[in-house]
Amino acid sequence: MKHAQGRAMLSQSKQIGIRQTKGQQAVLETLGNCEHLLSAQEIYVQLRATEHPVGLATVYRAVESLVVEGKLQTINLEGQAYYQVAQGTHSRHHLVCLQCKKVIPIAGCPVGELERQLSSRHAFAIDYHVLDFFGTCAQCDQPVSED
Amino acid sequence: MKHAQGRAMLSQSKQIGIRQTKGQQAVLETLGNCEHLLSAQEIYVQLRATEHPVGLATVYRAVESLVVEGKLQTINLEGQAYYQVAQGTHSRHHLVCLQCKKVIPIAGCPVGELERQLSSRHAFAIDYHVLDFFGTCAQCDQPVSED
DNA sequence: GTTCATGCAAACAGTTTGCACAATA
DNA sequence: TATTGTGCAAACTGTTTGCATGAAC
Repeated sequence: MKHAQGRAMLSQSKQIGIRQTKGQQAVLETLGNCEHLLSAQEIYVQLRATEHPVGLATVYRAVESLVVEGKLQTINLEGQAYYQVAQGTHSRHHLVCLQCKKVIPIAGCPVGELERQLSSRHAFAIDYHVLDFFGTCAQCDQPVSED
Repeated sequence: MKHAQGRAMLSQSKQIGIRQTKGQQAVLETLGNCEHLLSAQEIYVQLRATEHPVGLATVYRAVESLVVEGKLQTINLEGQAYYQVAQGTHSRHHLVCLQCKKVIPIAGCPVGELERQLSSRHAFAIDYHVLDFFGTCAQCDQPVSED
């Protein structure tokens, strides 16, 4: 696989010929209407059911551009990429329900100070960090009565 | 892909017929001699050069078992799984050099308290969390004189 | 008319699996 | 000998890419 989810660089050059791509719009809409993570394939399936269906390849291309532009965030879950609309500035942290894939963003960054410490202690130039909590949300944890 | 890196369950049943698998030994040795992350394929390549080469499938199987047994840890880097020997109890956090893939374990867990807070605030049963810092280590950051 | 997004299908790459064989208890 | 690990190759699956086509400037 030649994924490079998260690489920047095109951002500027892409601005030149922007054409309000319908693919990106559709993807953003789909993810906007959804409070949990979606993989590219899931986005594709959802879009197929709408009035403006797009191909899988288009979904992948749209998603890539959107991530580069900072409008989407990627979360890698067990080897597969999931996407969600980026929440503001840095909010890179989440509570992720492993069952329904719902994502609850965590406000702020609780490890900024730690990052600084680590950076200087280990002479390590930290580009970014990943902090996500995985488990089961309240809804999914609900004891099912039909047993 | 049907990866399920990290799932437990086989652990017990596997104990039954254990036979000191040469594959697992080899993989553990390779990772032990290496201070950075290795993907399954990289482990495979390294092992091919030794006196006890093993097949790719075996590497995957060994790695899976070892993760289940808690002897290895998985780190997902841009869609690919990388492995390292597990450092003791919980040390699930790392500084990862994106260039040489070296991993510096971070002592302790700086987000335990946060996890408790989040768990109760959001009524979320947190199973585990991922906290890793990515960047460039001191060595790789060294200005190269030959320019 | 030129440019760029799209769709399709083929190509890729990482991973898993089935099966025959080998090795260990 | 029975059991389980191993190797090989084929199958799978998520992702990328090339190319022809269509839409937007």
